[in-house]
Amino acid sequence: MISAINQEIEAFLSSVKGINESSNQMILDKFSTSISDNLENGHLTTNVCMIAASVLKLNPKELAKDLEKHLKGLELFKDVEAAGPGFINITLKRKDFVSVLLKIKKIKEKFGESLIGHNKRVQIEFVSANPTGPLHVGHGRGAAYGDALGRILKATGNIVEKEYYINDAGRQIDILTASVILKIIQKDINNFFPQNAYKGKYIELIGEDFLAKEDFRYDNLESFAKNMPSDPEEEIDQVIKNLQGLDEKKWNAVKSFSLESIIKSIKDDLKDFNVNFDNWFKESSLGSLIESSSEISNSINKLKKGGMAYEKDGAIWLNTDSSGDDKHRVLIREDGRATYFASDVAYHKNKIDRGFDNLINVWGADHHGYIKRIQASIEAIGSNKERLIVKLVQFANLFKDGKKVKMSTRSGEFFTLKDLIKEIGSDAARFYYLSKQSDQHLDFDLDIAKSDSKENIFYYIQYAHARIFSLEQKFKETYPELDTNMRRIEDNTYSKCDMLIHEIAKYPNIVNKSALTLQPHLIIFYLRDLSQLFHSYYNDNHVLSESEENMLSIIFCLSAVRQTISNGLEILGITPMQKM
RNA sequence: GCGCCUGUAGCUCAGCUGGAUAGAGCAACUGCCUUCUAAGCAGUGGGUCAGGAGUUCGAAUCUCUUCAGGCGCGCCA
Repeated sequence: MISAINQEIEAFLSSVKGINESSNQMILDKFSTSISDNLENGHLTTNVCMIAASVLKLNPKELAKDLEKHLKGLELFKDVEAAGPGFINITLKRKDFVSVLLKIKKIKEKFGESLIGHNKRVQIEFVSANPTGPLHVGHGRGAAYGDALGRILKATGNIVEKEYYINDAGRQIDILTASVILKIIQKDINNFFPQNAYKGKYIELIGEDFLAKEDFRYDNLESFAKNMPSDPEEEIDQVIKNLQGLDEKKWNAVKSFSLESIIKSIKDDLKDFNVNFDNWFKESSLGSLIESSSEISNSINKLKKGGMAYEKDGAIWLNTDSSGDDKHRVLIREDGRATYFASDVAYHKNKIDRGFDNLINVWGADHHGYIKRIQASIEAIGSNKERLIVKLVQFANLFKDGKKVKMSTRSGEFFTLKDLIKEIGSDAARFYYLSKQSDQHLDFDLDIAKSDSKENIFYYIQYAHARIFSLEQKFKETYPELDTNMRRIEDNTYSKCDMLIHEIAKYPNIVNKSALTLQPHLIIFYLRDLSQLFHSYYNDNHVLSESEENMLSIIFCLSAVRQTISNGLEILGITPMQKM
């Protein structure tokens, strides 16, 4: 319907005097015809006259009068009215207005889906937490956001691949390995434990699991902790070196065991959180600098060949000018080891080579200084930095009993994602993570998430869904022989549901907007508004005591409302409740 | 110092590719359960959209600036 109206508007515009091709195009690009906010403004609204007036320096109200006349003459609509500062409000014929109900009845869970993505291949990389410990609540936000984004983009016609990048190479993993070993041998070394080692309880548990599997013993540990450097960084490096020297085979065994154990726990946590990845990409698969044909060597060679990487002060640097980064960045250190950045450059080259149209990286907000150098690396390997979209997810503060929950990674004591799921459930957790724009700080209040008041929007929406579901069940039990229909709504002898119909018609636009702006929270606020309209209706109308004909139509409409709420929750990865 | 995010009702937040009277919930106060789920509904009060300037027919929305808060600025990852 909207596209038909826009065609008429286009025809109208060409008849406006003083218009030329460029101004015409400018207007067409900027105006919109949409479902009106409010039924008082008709079913559909367009702002084209105000846009045209500003481009053409005309009076918007007069233009609106002309367009009103034009549209009225078509007899396509029940009513057309110029209103306010120059809006055109259109009231549809009854049949057109209620047609959304038929559509939902027909396509069910596909209502809201679209093709605006044009089959673009989009890769979303998210979470990608270092496998050195359990996921905490900060990771949870990235997980909920990335996964919801994936679902939304998929529903809007993109081909989506979700990926987790596992940083399984480098120093962090060595520290992890050392931490586990030190816990295993703690009795023999007088409980020596460096400040910078990982401290959580999970470290001990991994050690115990390893011992259950195979024997572990070193000889001559008496002097192990003697003469350690006082600098914490140097100390942990020394510990790693010593342990590797004691028995390299054992070191490697503990290393791979610890890694696998943590990766498994991360996968389990994410699975419990209803987050699924299509691909788990290991940093180690990029190879090392020693192998001349590894991906990491190849990408650095390519950069050198292109003149974007160069040697200075004994290190290899990347020229990052193309993205306006503050300074050039080191790829290979003076001592010959690759930086984390070098791996990341190779990883992004790998992604580009896989042929995605767009890459979306979901990163913690603390990584924002990193964006420009990665963009520069993408340009440097000969691609276009616009292909990479980085979405920063700001921190989430957790509040419990009215107080902020302290997060301390250092001590190993933090609120994990697992704890959160245990506390409020996966669905509620996802919901609250998504309830605010991702690039803004989130105060996550556990007390509200568990409360049974209207303040708890999660249950408010679920309650609407459950109430309709229960109504449908009661109706089926009481009148098993009857089929619902929309006769009374279509002939306008029952119009109390109109607000609901008008609201659900907005849903596909909400999903599209959410996909275009990468903002899942729009769907949450929409669902709240829809639920509010439903609860209000439900309170004023006792459905099952209506006349049979009315009831058939009401249930028909409410089923569409339930379907819409269900679709909105599902697209966010949340399971709708059938009873509460 | 530089960069990014933020500042809207007492509190938590929507609204931001400029558009109709700035919206919800909580908190405060009033009502509504012998009927389909009261985890609900209806109502009242509450605003210098941080301050200032600019662009515009029109600014919470765009630009500049001041103030306030958060985060980041390694040959760490």
